[in-house]
Amino acid sequence: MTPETLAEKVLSATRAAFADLGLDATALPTETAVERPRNPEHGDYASTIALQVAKKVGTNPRALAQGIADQLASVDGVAGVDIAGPGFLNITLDAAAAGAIAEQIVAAGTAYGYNESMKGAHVNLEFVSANPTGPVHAGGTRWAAVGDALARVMRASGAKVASEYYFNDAGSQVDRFANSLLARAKGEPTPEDGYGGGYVDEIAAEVLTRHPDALESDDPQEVFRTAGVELMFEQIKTTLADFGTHFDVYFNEKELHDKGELDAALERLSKLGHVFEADGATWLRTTEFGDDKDRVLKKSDGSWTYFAADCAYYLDKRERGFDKLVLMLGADHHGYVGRMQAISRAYGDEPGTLEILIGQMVNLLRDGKPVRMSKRMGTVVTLNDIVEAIGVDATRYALTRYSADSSIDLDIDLWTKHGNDNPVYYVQYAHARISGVLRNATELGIDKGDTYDASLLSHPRENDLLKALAEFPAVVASAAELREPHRIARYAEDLAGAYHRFYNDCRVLPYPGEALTETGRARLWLVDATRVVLANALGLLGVSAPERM
RNA sequence: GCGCCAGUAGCUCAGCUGGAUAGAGCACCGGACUUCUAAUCCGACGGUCGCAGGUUCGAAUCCUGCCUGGCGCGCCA
Repeated sequence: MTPETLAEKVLSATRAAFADLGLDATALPTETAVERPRNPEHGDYASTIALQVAKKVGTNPRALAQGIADQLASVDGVAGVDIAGPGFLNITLDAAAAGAIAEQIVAAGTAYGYNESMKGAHVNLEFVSANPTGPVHAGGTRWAAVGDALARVMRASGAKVASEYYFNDAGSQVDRFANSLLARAKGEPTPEDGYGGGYVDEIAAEVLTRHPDALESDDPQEVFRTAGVELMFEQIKTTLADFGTHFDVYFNEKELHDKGELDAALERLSKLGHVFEADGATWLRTTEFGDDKDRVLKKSDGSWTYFAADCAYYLDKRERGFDKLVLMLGADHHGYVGRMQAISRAYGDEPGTLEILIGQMVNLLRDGKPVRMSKRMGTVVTLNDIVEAIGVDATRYALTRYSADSSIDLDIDLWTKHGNDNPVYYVQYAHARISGVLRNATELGIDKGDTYDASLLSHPRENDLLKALAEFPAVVASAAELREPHRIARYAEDLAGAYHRFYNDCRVLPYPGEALTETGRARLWLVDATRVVLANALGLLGVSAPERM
């Protein structure tokens, strides 16, 4: 029996108890959940429903709990129900009901964990979106890992998701980048407001390779701008692809300008009455929608602001049919939230249409000291640097196992030197151990058969493992709904721990000279189910599930 | 000054949509390899959940104020 099924049984038992006691059934929630108690004395699952609703109907929680327990006791698969404390319901499943989940998981395979908590949502998820003026840096690396994991988690929850990367290729930063390239190509020092770092020299050299006469052309700056940005695009895309982060759409800001979408956006906002002229500039009255100051769309010199492009881009996304726009930004951009939300409201969208997720910064430490980073000096730590130091799996895992609300201190030396301390190995090792068992089983000619006696999975370690496995779909659903993919990593560690403990206490394969027992066969199902879930969980994080380590 | 995030074991962090005795990894100490991978497991140690109030059967979790740290408050992008 799955926790979801049990929760439904609890709810219907509560409904029945209400009827028996003559209570007002409208006080009941439409759904409930059961918890997995830490203390084994509290049963396999616990419900607090009696505590939650007793007050509403003015009845004694313990008495209500008793009524629910009486109903639950007769449910098939429930071995016992205890009432504890102020009215907790502690439910114990019989081993057969608990053990049946292994078969369901194996049957579902890669689909296990899929749920429909976001069914029907059409989501545009934008993340990374760094300027094409340099390689993806440490912060961008975090979003590349977290955003990609979130996209996978939402898809696993039934949402239709397009992951998107926005290239700001139309702004003055790109001009500075072009100036820097040109200067370096001529052998001149980097301009005062330019970009430094070895990659600038490399790009400049590559531009010259592709366009040998670039410096002699009519407009060298333009040649370097176009070719340089193009090369930077390629490099960023390759880097992200190698990192396992896929984007469905790479969107160029330039496209908005070329198609006249900024004018269209301005016109639309004007018609809606949210635009005004002041000091020679054109403004959007964002303060009407909660922003702390109004924002300029078109400067007094007639040029567009970056914000105007944001408006056009927002509208573009909406017109592409997305009903939910999720935008991941670094904490250094959280000041944008107010104006971005104002755009959404100015166009008349409901609150919640645009959802902005703010992720805190990644600090890099070397020898326990912060690495000073400067874009101008070119001392930025890039995605490639981190991957080179600790590998793709460790990087993705290290960046996705923490809440995005927390800043990360990533100690390069620690992750390099003490690789074994990395929790990703703990999880991957569990998967490798399982693969080993299954490999050995094959070599021994052992087949787990078409079915097994689930009641034989009665060891406490087996019980714990089964409960952990059963939790996965709910974890995926909550990770999607809360936009918190780190829950998947934490769950994977929890599951890996349950497996390691099981493995330690429960022999699966027969010892030499002995035959496979029925218990061993049931355990093979359990092991295979664990393999499926670990692989699925790691898959949601974009981390590999190795068969050998 | 205003806003966002954080403050939980020596360290790094989970837990926060109110639930039972607050958890994990690392570090340190002591155990378990003739046995499916010891990259594992078991035990011990370790806490005024930043501080002070409030809400209630119950608060790390919700509310208010304060303290500390990070980030941000352009007709820059």
